[in-house]
Amino acid sequence: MERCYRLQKNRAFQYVYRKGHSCACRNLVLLLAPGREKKVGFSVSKKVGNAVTRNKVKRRLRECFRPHLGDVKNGLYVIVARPAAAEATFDTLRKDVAYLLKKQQAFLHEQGTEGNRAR
RNA sequence: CGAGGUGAACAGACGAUCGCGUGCCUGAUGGCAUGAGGAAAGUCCGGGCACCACAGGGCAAGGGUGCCGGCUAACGGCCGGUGGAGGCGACUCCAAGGAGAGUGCAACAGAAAUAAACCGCUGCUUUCGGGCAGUAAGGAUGGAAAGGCGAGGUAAGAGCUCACCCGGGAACCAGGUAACUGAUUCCUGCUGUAAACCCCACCCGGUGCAAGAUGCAAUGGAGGCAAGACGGCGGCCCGCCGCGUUCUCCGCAAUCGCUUGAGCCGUGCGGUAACGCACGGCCUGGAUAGAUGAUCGUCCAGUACAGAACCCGGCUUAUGGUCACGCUCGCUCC
RNA sequence: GGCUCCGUUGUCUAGAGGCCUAGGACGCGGCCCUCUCAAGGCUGAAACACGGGUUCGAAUCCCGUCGGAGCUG
Repeated sequence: MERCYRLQKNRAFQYVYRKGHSCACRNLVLLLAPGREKKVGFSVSKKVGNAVTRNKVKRRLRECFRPHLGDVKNGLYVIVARPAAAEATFDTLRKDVAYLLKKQQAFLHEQGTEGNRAR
């Protein structure tokens, strides 16, 4: 995922936490705030595990979100990993991300199935 | 075969597809190269580097280290020895100066804790209850009770005397660079604790890359100070300097710092070793919400602990299986 | 990333080498009182973060782990 799609500043994260609308499942929390640009941030706290585990969860989440990057509408997305995400497999996380995005009605077209889109 | 001891290297490999950071090339799509660790960790030490302070000096405080020699940029690290402790052994561990400079403390128990008379023993005396004197051989306590044992000696005893043993100190001799070891003579019998204060020897300015530098915007805002005050000086003193063109504090983002370094590999030489020297070769992360993931295939089918954030040298802690030993002990067989 | 500090019953704490078999308050359990509850009285359980070392003796002193706070852009 390229740099221009990433949510970077701490102030931007605070904005999403304050203004954003959230929904959650067992492993993840997704916050969405309206914005002109399309940016995604990932937040993995120390409760999830040590540095290796946190990095691994973050990379998997980034890989899970990547196929949906062209499908979703503009806005500021923040995905928070809950402690159970450390134990989850990649397949589980991918399904969770798709479920949460659908729940937030973030998709431009009503397709919801991953993998049949071009970048 | 079992139980140990010491040491060493490795940290899954290769090949596809998509994706990420950096560098180079390209007009561009893109292409090529490269991309976490032995502990990157804890932040326990030592440095480099940067800024601040510093004419210079003295005193004091605080902190650290502590057998000897060597290595190192330096170290509280490493190597080799000495001494002590543990183990049948291979071997391992040790903050290991000074208690004869001084002060403090040693609860409880015990008569008594650095100083001695509770019981006992002996002598004298007695109003027969005891009192006085001598005595550390015996008694129970305690971590520790005034060296141990034997003989002489005595009223009873006692290093009071003697022989042997144990410990300490001094002198001298031999070996060793030294710590120290061994021998002789003389003196002596002194509790422990310095990870209690302390003494001795040596070392230490402070802050830390969020250090700091550059450029852009702004040329700002707030406050102190008209004096024997304020600042440098963040402990004190001497001394020196500055002082109205003065002093202190306060902004956002970017770039640099940012990776070639006490570097790594190989060979040879010196040294018991740590290590050093010479020659040849190599370039090997630099992110800034923070780069290594996903799906497969093959192979010992099984990957533990774990993620750089300025950089090095150590220590400590976490952890997987493997190998070597002309290392040890035990059992069995030939 | 850097720096500083702290770990004692369920909670807040006292302690500063031996008085500690660790004290106090709130809380908890049991009994008494009451028609019942509260209050009150009696009583009980419950802790030195962990591992080594110094010392005759460690919650205390030293070292190392683990955990938790705070400051700093």
